[in-house]
Amino acid sequence: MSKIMPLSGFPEWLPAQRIVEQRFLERIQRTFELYGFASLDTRAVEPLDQLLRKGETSKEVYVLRRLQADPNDASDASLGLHFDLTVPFARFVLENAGKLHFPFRRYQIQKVWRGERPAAGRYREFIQADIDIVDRDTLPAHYEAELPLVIGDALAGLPVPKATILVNNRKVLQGFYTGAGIEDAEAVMRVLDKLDKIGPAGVTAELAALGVAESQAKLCLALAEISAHDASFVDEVGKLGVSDPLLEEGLAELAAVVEAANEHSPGLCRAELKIARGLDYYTGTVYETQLAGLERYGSLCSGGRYDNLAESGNDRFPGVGLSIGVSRLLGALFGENAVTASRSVPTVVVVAVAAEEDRRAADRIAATLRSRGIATEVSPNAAKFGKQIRFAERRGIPYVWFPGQDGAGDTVKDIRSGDQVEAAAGQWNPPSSDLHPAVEGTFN
RNA sequence: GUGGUCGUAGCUCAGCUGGUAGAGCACCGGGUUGUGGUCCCGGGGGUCGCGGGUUCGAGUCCCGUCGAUCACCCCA
Repeated sequence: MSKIMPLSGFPEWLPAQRIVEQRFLERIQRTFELYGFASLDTRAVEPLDQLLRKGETSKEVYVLRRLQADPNDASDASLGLHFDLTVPFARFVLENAGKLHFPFRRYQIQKVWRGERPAAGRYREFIQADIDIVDRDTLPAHYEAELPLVIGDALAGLPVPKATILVNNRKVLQGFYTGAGIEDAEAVMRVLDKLDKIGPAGVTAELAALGVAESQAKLCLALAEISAHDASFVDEVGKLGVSDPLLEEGLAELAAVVEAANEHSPGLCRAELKIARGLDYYTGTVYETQLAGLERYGSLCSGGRYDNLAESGNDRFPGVGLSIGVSRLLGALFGENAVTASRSVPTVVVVAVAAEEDRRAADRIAATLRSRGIATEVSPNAAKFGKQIRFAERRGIPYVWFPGQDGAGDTVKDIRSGDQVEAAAGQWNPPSSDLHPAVEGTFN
């Protein structure tokens, strides 16, 4: 038996934090459903070859194996825990294509696992809240503009700082590099993505190390520095004098995303031509999200368009998805002390017990309150009333109910204000703001 | 996975060049025959992350390990 220790990368929250998490999940789910996304919950494991088939490096995947498995029997050595929700979804779509209606929009809020080295905001087990839209054969580009709006609404409904979704398009990058005569687009993207960290000089140096000519490096840097809240970036790219059909296509798609966002939520999206992030199955629009003041925790919501993830034989299901890193978001907020719950339990009322022989009467009062939707618990003991009040206070429970003695009526005390009024369990109602713990952001 | 920093009570930390653990807050009890948050008095709690080594003696030095954190890598 080893000592009880936290496990690196496997976060667990305290009761008050869990209340915040639950509230976030409810709100996010409600927003997703407002946009008509259907809920899906897929199994935790996928065949390893499914998980790895799009070039995901194997070291990130946790493998599932029976303890008693015969080392020579490889039958279930080929299962791995999913590292995101998009790959399992793609598999699900292929498996159930005949029973689904397309375009199909679904949300999925589940844990995922990655065998990476943990750090601030980076876990091995964490919750993602994912939305995706897939269609058969072709997927209209307008969905790439819609998804960030859903996420924008979801985040706006949470007590979090203002979100900015940074958008780029793989076609823009790929086309631009091709037009500029660059071979290894992948490597160049990775370098340019680090522009904020290592600066223009650092980027130039790293590009030179990759064997990119100085004139090409200049072009790449110029492209990466372009950033705009509207479609003006199209002209700016044009001034660089690189032409390529894929580039033009990407610019048009990106402009559409930014303009749609501007109409719905001005300032939500920003074209940022340096970002290249996301898993390597993205083929079009890519998204990354920053929350004001929480930039150091990395992207809190990412995604993109994938044309080739779900395909089998002649069937092809291009899709686009975005995923909120709920655990990372919570970890960042908790780390900054930027969000709190008003209490650590759902309880609204504690019914005081004057003496143990009065407990059954207290239980009846509690039952009446509960039947009316008011979360209630009965005091654990018949200690002095001061102690019972303190029991409630410690947990942030707002009300203590005092059963009337010797035929007198019951009273209920708001222990925050000290106000105590006569009340009947069959009629009393707390203000609706007290019915559930309040979750509030405390950032500026 | 590579490298750096850190790890003392529930929390924030002190502990000088090695000599047998401390403060504040929190918690518990009493003052208050029972309605809290102020005040006063008292109390419990640490194998100094864990394991090994050096030493007469280690929280303090060395190695390993686990955990936290930063940079790289990658990403939610």
